[in-house]
Amino acid sequence: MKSIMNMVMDDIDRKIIDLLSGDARRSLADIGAAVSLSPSSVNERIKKLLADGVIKRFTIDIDPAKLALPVAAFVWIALREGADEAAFRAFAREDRHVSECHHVTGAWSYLLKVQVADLAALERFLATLKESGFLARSETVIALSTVVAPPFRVKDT
Amino acid sequence: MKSIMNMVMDDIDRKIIDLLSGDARRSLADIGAAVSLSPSSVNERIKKLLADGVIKRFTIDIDPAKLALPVAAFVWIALREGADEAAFRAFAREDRHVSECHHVTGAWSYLLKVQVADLAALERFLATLKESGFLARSETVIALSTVVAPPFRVKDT
DNA sequence: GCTTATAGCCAAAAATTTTATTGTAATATG
DNA sequence: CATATTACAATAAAATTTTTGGCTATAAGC
Repeated sequence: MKSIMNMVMDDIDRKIIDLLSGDARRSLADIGAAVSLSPSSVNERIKKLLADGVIKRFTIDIDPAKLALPVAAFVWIALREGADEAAFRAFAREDRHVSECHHVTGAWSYLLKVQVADLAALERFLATLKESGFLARSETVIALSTVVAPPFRVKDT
Repeated sequence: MKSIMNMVMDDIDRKIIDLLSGDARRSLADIGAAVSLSPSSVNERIKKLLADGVIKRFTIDIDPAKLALPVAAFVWIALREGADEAAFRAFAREDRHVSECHHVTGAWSYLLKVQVADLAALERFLATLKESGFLARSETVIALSTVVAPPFRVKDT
């Protein structure tokens, strides 16, 4: 028996990931033709990539502007002395405006990316954040335009 | 005749988007059951959402760490006086490490997010960036851990 | 007001795709 | 050397997607 699962990825797996990244609805036969494998084998590989967590999920990439969330902003956060960091993280995970939250090096402790309807909504979000009592200080930077956008998807409910 | 296409989205469309965000492989019948529509109608709505650009693509969400890209960093950029901004944007679009690039308000002009294999790769990326001659100054912040991650997918080639 | 066009929906048929089953060959394990 | 295990593939079965045609309600044109 083996203690940990065999998790070696090869070039075919990488190619499959490339293809699915571009269009996750390609058929197994299509992908198979591109990587010289039968549909069954491609299916097995995709299942394995899912089981191993390499592919986290099949999803859609949405245009946030078309979903009435055209404004992206980055918020630097310095947590207040003795703030409940776990609670802050839970807040970030649950608030639907927060599309990213990173614990970072440097002068600030966290960096949030938020996606909102307009500046009024951004202001309300910042007010909520301040009222929540986690912050010592914060600084907000607005994205005027986006040259390279990450995929966007609505948060799970 | 109408000059622009009818592009009104209703609650059913939003619900479909929610469902597909969570799992883009749900069947039309499944989704139909959830929104009280026939599979055909769901299909027609998804087609329309694609045609209207609300759904940009069907894709997969990958774990960058499992793809050997465990390090995320943010790079603030101040462009050099008279730098070719279009060329800089083209660079950001084409470089495979750059997962986000935003033109931003505040003291810096651009914010990049990069996803790399390790600190050595980050250093090489920053060297490339400096050699490219766009920059006046830059500042790099590393993500120690990520609480809320955006979907990640490999860049088109 | 009447006719015509359009949008949204649905059922059913047709086409395609996915999934499950089974078998084989190659590789690794004890 | 015998035995698992892994990767692959062909086939059949099941499920899904796509297409077709038709229906109704609303909007637009005359």
